[in-house]
Amino acid sequence: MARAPQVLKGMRDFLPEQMLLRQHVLSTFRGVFERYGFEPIETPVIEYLETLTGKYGEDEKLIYSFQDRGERNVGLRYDLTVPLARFVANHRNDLTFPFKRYHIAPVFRADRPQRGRYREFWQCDADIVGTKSMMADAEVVSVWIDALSAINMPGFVVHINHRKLLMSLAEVAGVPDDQTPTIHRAIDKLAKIGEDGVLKEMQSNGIPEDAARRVLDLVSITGEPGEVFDELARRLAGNSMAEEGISEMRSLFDFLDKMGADSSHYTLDLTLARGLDYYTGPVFEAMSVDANIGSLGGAGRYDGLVGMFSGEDLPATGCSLGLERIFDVIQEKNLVAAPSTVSKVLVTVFNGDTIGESLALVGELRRAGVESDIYSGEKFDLRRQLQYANRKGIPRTLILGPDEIQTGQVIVREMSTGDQQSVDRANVAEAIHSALRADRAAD
RNA sequence: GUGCCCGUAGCUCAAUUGGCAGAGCACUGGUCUGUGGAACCAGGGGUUGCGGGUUCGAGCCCCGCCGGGCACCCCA
Repeated sequence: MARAPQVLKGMRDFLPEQMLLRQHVLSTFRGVFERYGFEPIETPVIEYLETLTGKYGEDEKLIYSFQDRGERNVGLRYDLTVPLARFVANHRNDLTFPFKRYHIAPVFRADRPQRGRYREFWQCDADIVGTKSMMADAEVVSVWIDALSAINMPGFVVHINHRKLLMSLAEVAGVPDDQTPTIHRAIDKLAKIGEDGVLKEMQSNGIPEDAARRVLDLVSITGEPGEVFDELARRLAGNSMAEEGISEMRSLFDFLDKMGADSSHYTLDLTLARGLDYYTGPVFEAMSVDANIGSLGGAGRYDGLVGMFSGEDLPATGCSLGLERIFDVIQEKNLVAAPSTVSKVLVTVFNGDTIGESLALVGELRRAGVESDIYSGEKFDLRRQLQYANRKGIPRTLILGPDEIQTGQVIVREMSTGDQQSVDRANVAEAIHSALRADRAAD
């Protein structure tokens, strides 16, 4: 017994009941993406290693890599964004720009697993390639809000910052370029470790105290986004990097407002830092205060990434949701109801002599479009078959024994109540259809 | 990748200082030969995650590996 092999660290199996819930969530996301005009693509799970390297900074060490037969150096994709950039570079003559695509697929990271952190997990990405307009970024934030709302995610907020603002902070602090990430890492922890903690962290990494305080003062500005931008513009006047960032952020927030995006679901967060090297403009992170599972998704603008593959720069922006974390929250908090089985009805078998009658009935129902199971076990006691339906959550059973066959009837049993009704054999499909219509109307 | 905690039946957990591996639920069969989700009775199921070591003797102590979790790092 204990000999059964395990699955690899950080990877999981899914039972049918879980898959039905996953598929339900995925089709909800697909619906939201398509409502915004995003269209599906797929790319290979494996890429040439050199396609993946040099894009993620420090995280590069988490790429699964190996040699295939033929000794090519290859890697499992780390996200869906870099494959998209490669995809666009390969197919740019066949695409219509701005190109909007969504991509829902597994990605791999050789990270140390933890709650909400897996080595294989699914991402749900929506991106727009080929425009620098903040309209695209607003679309991305908005589609995110709609997707998370559609699955009843509680208390989620999209935090918004801008890479150019982050860069200008480092300029203001007067630290060398290679110290920039240190500052970003420190301020990103503000909510967690407080001002003193941030100051301490910066100083222990060689940032002078007065520079650290200047940075901290800037990111501590609070108020309505418009007021914060005004204040930042005053304090960072003359810094061209900051001015570009502020101006883009103003139009992003303006567009979100005009789109009617729910402002309780997005917020300006000057401390938000995103680690991936390829971000160049607005950056986003979706978090749920109620979920306690870290971020639900990360996103941002990456204007230089496609150019790394094609030579021809194509600006791009997009978002990514982590399905496993969302799925874990949904299960934990019971946010979404999905059926526990695909079957709408179970046809029972009375005994060896009536198998033919039952098979004929189930075939008829299937041709009529009803998801119908037939009990295929070797023992025919009704008890066993009702138990099977009950455990799987199949809502109705059809019973046809010698008496019913004799009189041309079928018994339709409602499993939730135990109510039974005799229906003329000829009308069974229609009776089931109308019962299903009634079920749907009741929802 | 670093540091720490954990691993006993399908699940949740017991097992004095190292001394014959157990319970509840679940499962199978029966009470019940045309009716599930209840009850009662009986039964099956384990080389204690895997491999080594110490010991007269290891579920318990030591080492390695596999898997789970927490804190870092980082991230979805």
